[in-house]
Amino acid sequence: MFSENVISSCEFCSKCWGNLKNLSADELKMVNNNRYEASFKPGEIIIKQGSPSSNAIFLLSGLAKVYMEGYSGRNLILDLAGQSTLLAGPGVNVNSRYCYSVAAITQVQACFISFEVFRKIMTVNPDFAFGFIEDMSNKALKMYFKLVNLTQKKMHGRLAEALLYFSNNLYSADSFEMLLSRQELGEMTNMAKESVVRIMGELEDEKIIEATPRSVKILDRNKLSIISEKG
Amino acid sequence: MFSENVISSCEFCSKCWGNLKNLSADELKMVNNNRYEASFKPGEIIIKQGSPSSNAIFLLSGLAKVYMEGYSGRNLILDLAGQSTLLAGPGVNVNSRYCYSVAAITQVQACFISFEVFRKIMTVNPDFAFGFIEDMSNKALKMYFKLVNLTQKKMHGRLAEALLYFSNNLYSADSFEMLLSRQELGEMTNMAKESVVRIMGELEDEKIIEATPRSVKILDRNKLSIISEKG
DNA sequence: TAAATAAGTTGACTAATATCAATAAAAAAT
DNA sequence: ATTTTTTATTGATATTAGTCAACTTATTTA
Repeated sequence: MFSENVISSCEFCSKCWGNLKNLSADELKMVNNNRYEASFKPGEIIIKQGSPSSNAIFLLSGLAKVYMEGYSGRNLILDLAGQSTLLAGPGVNVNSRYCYSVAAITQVQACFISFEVFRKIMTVNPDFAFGFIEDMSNKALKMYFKLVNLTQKKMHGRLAEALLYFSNNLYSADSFEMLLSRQELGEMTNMAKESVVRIMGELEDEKIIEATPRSVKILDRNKLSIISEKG
Repeated sequence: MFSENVISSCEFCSKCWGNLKNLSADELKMVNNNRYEASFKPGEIIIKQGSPSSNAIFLLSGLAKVYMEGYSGRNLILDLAGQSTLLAGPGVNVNSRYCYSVAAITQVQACFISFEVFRKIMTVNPDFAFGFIEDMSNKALKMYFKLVNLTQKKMHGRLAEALLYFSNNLYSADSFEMLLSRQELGEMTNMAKESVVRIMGELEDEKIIEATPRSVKILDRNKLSIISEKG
């Protein structure tokens, strides 16, 4: 069943992408004419790795996981995306294939905008182009550091880092709902789900966190940071 | 001591960056007026991670390693760069800091071009801007796959992949000079130097390669590919 | 609500990989 | 050519992390 659009026009929407502030009224209208919305239930795939990438996708509400499908069915969660995040990946400018998958974690309302439209606007609007370059650069930078983190830190450090990421970047709170399963937490930190369980238990024993399968409370942020940094 | 410029003018130089083909004569002249050359001996640092990034750097000759300095002095070699590779990293568009280091492996002649000039040209020359976006995208894509490779493959797979990378991408030959030490080969594949030695030995025992510390010959490319893919 | 399914937990075991120490070989410096 | 320094190699051992199996607890479905 088709759902109503949640957003009536890009003109009044603040959920999409900061870079749209660089567009003229006409350009914004053009974007608005080339977009459509869709909603996704938890677990549903929004972007499938390897499929043709003709759209830029933004979440208007909800949370999704960005992940790569690796070897023998093993996934690597790269990021959790909410509002204001451009989802498309470098593939759009190389081989027109999405290089990662995106799946809804909560109920998601998403906006699809033809990437061709963005590309057209970039040729005449350098500020918009730079906004895109900056966006790409930020993501690339995060990838560089992720690479070092995942290859050089040990499990405790990686898990501590993930918990701090939730607390600092996603919820801005010491207590938060844990929307990822232990399996997914493992896919995010490159470890087996059993190892996640064990180390969560250790962190609880040491009174650094309080955790249930669906919630986390950080008790000793300081110690957690030290674990995260020492790897 | 200052060295003579090896290249008299960008106009006739094919060693720098494919994307310069999108520049007008005037733009190329501007680039030429804002560049300088320097030469480096093996081991010398060309770019230092964390330092201010005001230049795009290209190698006119020689080979360099691009690497991140991680935790407790441990490095991760991201790439080997020769001619025609833009060296600057995503930092130039985010925080004006290089996010990786680059060091000469062989004798290197390098050309430094103010990134500000590139940025200026991008505002008026969309083809050049797209060339840059494409370059960034290609590199980002490689990083995505590197992330999966390094996290999901086991040592044999990672080392086999590195050897194939040398053979296919760097030398286009079955036999080649190994310019990296065992230590560096480990930094490239995220393993201890001792493990590199051991697995090289195994690959020799199985008649898949022939190796000395300074040379490699691939005997059974097929088997090596299988090892590389099965991880 | 009961049954079925999925997710979380635990312990025992195995595999992968790093570390350390000793030595050998190669390369660089004198 | 000899010494010094760096790099490579090897074996023994320790650490880290994954796998498997059993079981418990949630969650979903009928």
